[in-house]
Amino acid sequence: MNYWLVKSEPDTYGWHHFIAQGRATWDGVRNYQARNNLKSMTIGDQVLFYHSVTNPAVVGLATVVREYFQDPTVPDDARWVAVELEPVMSFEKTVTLAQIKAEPMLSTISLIKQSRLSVMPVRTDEFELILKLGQTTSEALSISAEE
DNA sequence: GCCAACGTTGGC
DNA sequence: GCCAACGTTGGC
Repeated sequence: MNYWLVKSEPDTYGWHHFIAQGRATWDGVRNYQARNNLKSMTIGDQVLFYHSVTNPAVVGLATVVREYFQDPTVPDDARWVAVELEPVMSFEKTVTLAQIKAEPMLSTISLIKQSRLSVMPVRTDEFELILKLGQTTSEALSISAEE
């Protein structure tokens, strides 16, 4: 089980779009480091969904339902890949970037260290703390995952 | 809207 | 291979 964080601008593709759609092809990544992270995702990995630019915050939890494949938006360019994600649950409270920056235990998170990376790994302790800050309990998580 | 950070491109 | 120019991301 790996933990990740993906960014999306809510004005372009927000959490509510994702919920409404029920599944998303995570394509359009054009950065090698982010691409490598997509390639490392395995089915069942947990993915924090982060809104960038407008009210920056972690807003929900998703999971990987299809491992990497050719990015369908550039079928002739084998460099780029996509994965498919499904929403698991919305946070009770969004966890803002300001909160994350204010939390000493999160001072080394890639979100802060590499502010421009759009797909990044998250450590287990970081993941658990962010879930806690979102008032998202592991019990609620397992119930949600079973539904 | 501005600007810092940083990845990419292209000239040499 | 170096580095200046340029484009993009994303916080504020």
